Amino acid sequence: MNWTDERVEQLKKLWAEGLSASQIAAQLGGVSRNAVIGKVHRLKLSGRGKTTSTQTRSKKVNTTASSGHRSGVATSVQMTSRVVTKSVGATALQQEYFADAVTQTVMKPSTDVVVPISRRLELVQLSERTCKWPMGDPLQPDFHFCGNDVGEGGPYCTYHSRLAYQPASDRRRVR
DNA sequence: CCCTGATTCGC
DNA sequence: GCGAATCAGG
Repeated sequence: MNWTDERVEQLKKLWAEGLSASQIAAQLGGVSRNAVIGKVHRLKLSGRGKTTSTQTRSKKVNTTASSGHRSGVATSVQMTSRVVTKSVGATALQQEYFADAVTQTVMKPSTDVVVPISRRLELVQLSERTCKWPMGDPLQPDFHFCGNDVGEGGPYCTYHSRLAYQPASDRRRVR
């Protein structure tokens, strides 16, 4: 695979949005993260503005869910995440993660659930240490995997190992 | 161990 | 120019 104008353009865009080299590589397909980094350097766009150090591990966020008035449904959820808190595009991404978390809470209302936020990994980014819980509908373009740390070496993280998978289409309106 | 970007250097 | 291997680091 070679660097067509199209691919270079997408590389620039994704890099500017703050995605990591491996994420970009997975999205472009056909290239390794090294290839991406190499290209980034050759294009001389390494300095990504103010790239806050990545790898924010276990960042806690307290949020009040505005939905789910019904009894039993937790209205306050503490979420744990390894999600990166970078500059620009990251804010929007975090909101997406939150949306996922809320959906999960609704589908399985229980008190004081610690909801892991999706790292939105592509299939090729999964390893033995990443949660393989599918997020979204497999038929949709934004389908991805949880990607958080797996608990006791299982295929899913501690949260998802307690759930049974259902396609997103069946998950909707549990209320 | 997981991951990150940076650099080198043979191709 | 390309990218695998390697390095340094969180």
